Amino acid sequence: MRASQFHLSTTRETPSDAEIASHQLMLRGGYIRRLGSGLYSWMPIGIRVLRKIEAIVREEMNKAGALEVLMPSVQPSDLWEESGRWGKFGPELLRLTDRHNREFCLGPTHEEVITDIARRDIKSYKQLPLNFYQIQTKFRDETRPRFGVMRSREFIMKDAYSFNIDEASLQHSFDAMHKAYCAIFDRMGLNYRAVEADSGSIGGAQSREFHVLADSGEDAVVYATHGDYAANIEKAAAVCNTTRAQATKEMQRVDTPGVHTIDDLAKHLQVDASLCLKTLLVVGSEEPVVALVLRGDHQLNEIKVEHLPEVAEPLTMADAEQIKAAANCDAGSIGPVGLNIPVIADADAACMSDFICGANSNDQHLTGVNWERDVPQPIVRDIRNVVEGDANPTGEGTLKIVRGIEVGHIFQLGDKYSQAMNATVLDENGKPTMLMMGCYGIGVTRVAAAAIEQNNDDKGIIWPMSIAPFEVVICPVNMVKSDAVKAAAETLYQELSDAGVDVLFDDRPLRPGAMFTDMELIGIPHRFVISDKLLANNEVEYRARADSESSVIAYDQIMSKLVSH
RNA sequence: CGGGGUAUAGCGCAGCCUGGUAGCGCAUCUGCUUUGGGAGCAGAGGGUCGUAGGUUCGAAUCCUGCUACCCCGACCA
Repeated sequence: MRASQFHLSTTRETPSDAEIASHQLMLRGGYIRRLGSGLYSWMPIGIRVLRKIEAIVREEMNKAGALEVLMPSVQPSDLWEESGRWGKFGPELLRLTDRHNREFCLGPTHEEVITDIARRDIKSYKQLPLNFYQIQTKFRDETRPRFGVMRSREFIMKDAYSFNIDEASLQHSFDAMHKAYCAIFDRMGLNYRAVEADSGSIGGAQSREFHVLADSGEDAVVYATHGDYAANIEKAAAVCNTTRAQATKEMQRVDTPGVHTIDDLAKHLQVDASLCLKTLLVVGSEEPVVALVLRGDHQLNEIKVEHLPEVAEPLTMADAEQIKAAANCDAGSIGPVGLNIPVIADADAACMSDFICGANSNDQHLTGVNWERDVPQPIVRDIRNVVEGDANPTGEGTLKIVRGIEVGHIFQLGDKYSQAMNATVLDENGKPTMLMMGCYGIGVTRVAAAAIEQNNDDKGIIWPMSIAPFEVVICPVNMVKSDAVKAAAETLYQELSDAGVDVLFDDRPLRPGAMFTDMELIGIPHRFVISDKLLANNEVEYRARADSESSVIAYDQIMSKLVSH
């Protein structure tokens, strides 16, 4: 491609509404343009990146035996009524009405449509297993779109759905997708982790998220220093390897006027927050309220709590009235001693001795409290977020926490949708049996942003080769003045094009500085500079975008230079 | 949905407090010079000041409503 025939539209200034690197650089590099909140147009250079990402995804999906389909983005409401999600989904589902007053939605996902296809088309176990995928535009009316295409409302997603006769076959399809996803993200040159994840309200046996590691990531990803344990913090198991120490102090009541938080308490008594006990009251499933108990320096994991049978779903904190009724005090002074409701404690909280907690009396706390002696042994459950340094739940080592951008999610749906929508096939005995399903997504547009988050510097983007809009750029110096430079650049352009290299020839009449700055901003991985001075020795200058130094190489070394990278 | 903020040329901003014919930098266009790290000079074009109403002789500026967008939080199969 000749730059003069292309549309490059770069800006020096950073748009004021862009916060993170990928958003700023995509705008400055002319990759995307904003149309409305969470709505972006992809410009010519941007779509080249998307197409490369899609091509890799297609190849690996096809290789894994998945079959491409394309489903409508507008979906009739009756399918969603069938699955029960028309009522459940909430305002994130953008609903529309057509001229006949029939209701539709813009598809945020396609389980309903694909299940409808499957129940019409798949009759026999002999047709299984099957895996259908599509690359489609989705719409989710996010409460707060942000970070450009990272969390936009309209986005492109690859979604695949496997259909299996039983769980063993489903596990097979799941494993194949896991492998395919690793191949995809490997080929994109991304630093990522596959982690255990909560499967959300959708349920299912297994769930893995693929996270690109980047400081700006919205998720916290946990991994073990030894072994291969890795999980989303929503899911990561908190274990306690210590045992409870002997009680050494007597329980005492102390006045703590105006103390309502663990921070206040720790400061007031001049102790570490880890010696305090935090008690939270939430609405129970059978009891009106239940108490959740954590070490003062730990944080409640709402997702884990919501899964507890004792706790009402969705998770609801007790209101002031309920707290008064259960603990006879206000929030900020609650403690387990004397509470007449179920007490669920985190393992670490249950290991504490001589601890400090609320006295269930305003402006008073108890010190030197001990389980069993002063308060009955609580129910022990995992209800907290792990913290850095926690023990690895699967063995040796400790846990580390990094930020991640979720770019893929695979999980086993089981028969949730086939059950709801009556999708059955005949098994070997001629008996109808529910289809087992798996669901596998990759955020195509988000991958582009994630790749930039992970690969950029103060000059701009540094694309991994496999998803760069162009692989190589030719920068001729002062081509308008030099026929020799022009001829050499044209020849090199021709040779690289003929060799199948995705090359951009910057034939714009720009000064070298402006040209280099542009190309560094848009992030082309390889650059060859041609000038009269170099040509005299039959040389060109080469520089990889990721390198800080350039080198002068012989003209006939160009191809081998590209191959070696 | 709660809290905060912004809206003036394609982008970044000033002007508003204290009302009086809309300005700067970058970008764009023309010409000349320049050409290895965002060139210089000369000239030019481009704005219903988000929108509707009000106050006033006069509103970008003061007042009210509305809308859009951004940030923090809640939310996110």
